[in-house]
Amino acid sequence: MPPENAKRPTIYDVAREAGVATSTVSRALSNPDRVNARTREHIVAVAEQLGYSTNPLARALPSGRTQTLALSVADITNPHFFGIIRGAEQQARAAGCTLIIGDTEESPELESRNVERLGRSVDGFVIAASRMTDKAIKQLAAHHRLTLVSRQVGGVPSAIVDHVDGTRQIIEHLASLGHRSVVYLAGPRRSWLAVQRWRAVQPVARRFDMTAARLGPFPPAVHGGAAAADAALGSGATAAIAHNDLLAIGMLRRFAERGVRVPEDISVVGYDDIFGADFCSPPLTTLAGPFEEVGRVAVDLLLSMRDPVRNHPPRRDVVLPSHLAIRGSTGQASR
Amino acid sequence: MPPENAKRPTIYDVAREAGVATSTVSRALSNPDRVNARTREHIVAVAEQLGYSTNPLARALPSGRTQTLALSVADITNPHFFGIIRGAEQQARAAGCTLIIGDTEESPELESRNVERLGRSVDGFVIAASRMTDKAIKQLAAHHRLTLVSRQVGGVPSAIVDHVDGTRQIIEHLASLGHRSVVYLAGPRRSWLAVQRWRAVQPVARRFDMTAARLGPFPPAVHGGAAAADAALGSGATAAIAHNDLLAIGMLRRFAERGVRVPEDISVVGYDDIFGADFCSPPLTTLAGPFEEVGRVAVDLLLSMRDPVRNHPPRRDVVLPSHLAIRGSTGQASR
DNA sequence: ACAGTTGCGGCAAGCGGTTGCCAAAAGTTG
DNA sequence: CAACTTTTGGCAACCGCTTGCCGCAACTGT
Repeated sequence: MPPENAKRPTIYDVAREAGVATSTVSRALSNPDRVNARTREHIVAVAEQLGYSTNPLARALPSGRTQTLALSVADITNPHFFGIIRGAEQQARAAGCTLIIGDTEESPELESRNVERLGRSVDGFVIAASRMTDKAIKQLAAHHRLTLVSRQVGGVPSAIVDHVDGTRQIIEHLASLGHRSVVYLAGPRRSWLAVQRWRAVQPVARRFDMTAARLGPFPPAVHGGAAAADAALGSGATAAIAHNDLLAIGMLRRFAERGVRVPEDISVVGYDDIFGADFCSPPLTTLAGPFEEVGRVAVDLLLSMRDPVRNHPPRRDVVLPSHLAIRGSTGQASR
Repeated sequence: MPPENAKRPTIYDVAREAGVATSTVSRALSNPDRVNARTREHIVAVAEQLGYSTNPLARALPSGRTQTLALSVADITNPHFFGIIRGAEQQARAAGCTLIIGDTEESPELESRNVERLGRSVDGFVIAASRMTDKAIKQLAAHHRLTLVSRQVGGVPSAIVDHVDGTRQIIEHLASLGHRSVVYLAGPRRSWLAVQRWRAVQPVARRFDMTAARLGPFPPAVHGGAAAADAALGSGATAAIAHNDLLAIGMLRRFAERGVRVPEDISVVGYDDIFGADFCSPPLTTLAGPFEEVGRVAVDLLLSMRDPVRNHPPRRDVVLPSHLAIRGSTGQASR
């Protein structure tokens, strides 16, 4: 018989056995200061002896606290999210919470539907790389506890890696290698990062007297790299900045196929420093960031919304530093 | 105000508005055949108009069904599990369930504790690459709905990729390239797969008149590759079979560092065909399998335990075919 | 037309906790 | 030692939904 057989003891059993009221048991277990130390110890002992453990569902119903957090990512197959997931999982566990992970497959509809569906069963949401509009996010945030990863929307707490400064680092790096023309291979139209990055590229490029062009959007996955690579080549630029490492790696493969040498013929840079970026060939120069930390911070932010700490105003819009991991895919400008 | 403001309508509101009893509303929504079509439609209409949605917690408490499944993986940072996670997530969603993912960090204790903790809030568990002992698994399975991935334990439904046949494919491939000595770099002692694979290596190697040695265990991660590579080299074998791709990739890196040419000096094979295996250098020959499908099947098995379908005895111990992805890391035997 | 089914809706008792309110007990104070 | 404040434990009303059981009304068959 796979399913439960013996009825698990309830708070009633413990109360009876300990000779106290259920309310006292409840308090002894979840609000220790509310009950005399002696009584509490007795109750705890009885509970242990009976093998009692509180039923989270039953607890959640009247209290509203589920000790569960939800994390939704735009594409669970993108290794980039690994770090974020891991960090979030760690922090959630440290806070005694369970983490639910949802893949929203780049769809804003799935994203909001997911929130609606889970709204009543979790204490809050972390949405990573949301594809929703600012307006939709604000609206959701009005009804649910919500923090963002890799996205900033006025009023909603968020954790991101500094991609503006990161983009500066990329351009400076390319400039220092003599590049005068760069092309940005854009990610999904709905990606906030895609927009921000391109915005960051322009002024810095101008400052270094570089021409910058944008192409795309391309699917931010390895398979999007072929088209991106061809487009980059067609643009005549000597350096290509891909929306993310997946796309960059796809481009590297396409270049290899076409006999284009990297970095001799063209330099390639990505974002995220995902698993594999350091052992593809050539190893990819990419913007790295503390993504586990981002995941942790996002969960922290969420928890601090739930448990407003005394005179400890929650930080909002945390920006973590990024740094360029310089590898083999960038080199001196060609012509 | 981030948290909920307006009280969401309950089944009572709907009942009042529709002029029926709450029980009727409940049935209309979750047990449609039990109520007259006309009434049902009316109730559904009222519910919709009121913006009602059922509270999953409240539903779960009396019914015991949470519509939630848990998946625990031994190491969430191993890309191998991506496919499994994805497949499981898909299938769970298709069945209207939510998936909880837990990382058990290679620890059998964390694994069982996780099950205990979530036991009451979940309809069942999929445990991938369990590190628990057979006995512990059986015991857990006696009290919880449980299916296994990449592990077989008598009586517990499971989904695995055929690694025995896969191992045969690997050895045959190496034999056909003239290798006469092979070394197996073992994974964690508690890994069932590690044991099974080595068991599979021996007879096949013997059949091809090859010598086979086992070294290890090594941590099944990239960083474990250095020691594994050195050990493999020390063994004098011309071909190395790594416990998994992570280890294999780590080995490739170490070989590159030491100036050992792959496959000229030594051939390397991995298991899993993870993200990156095809673009490391040289691209890794590895045993590929339908891991998304494995995830889906594991969830299916779980669901069929929950909802015993009429005369449809649940399949148990599903074995999916594997195939060797032959790439650049294997070649003619050296000496 | 009458007894026997069947279909459909309602009643009410849970599911296993939490928590506001209250009273008894214990501790303080002058 | 009386009057007052603080602890501490109990009572009971929920939280929002499910479900076994009951009874009424509408069918069925003869």
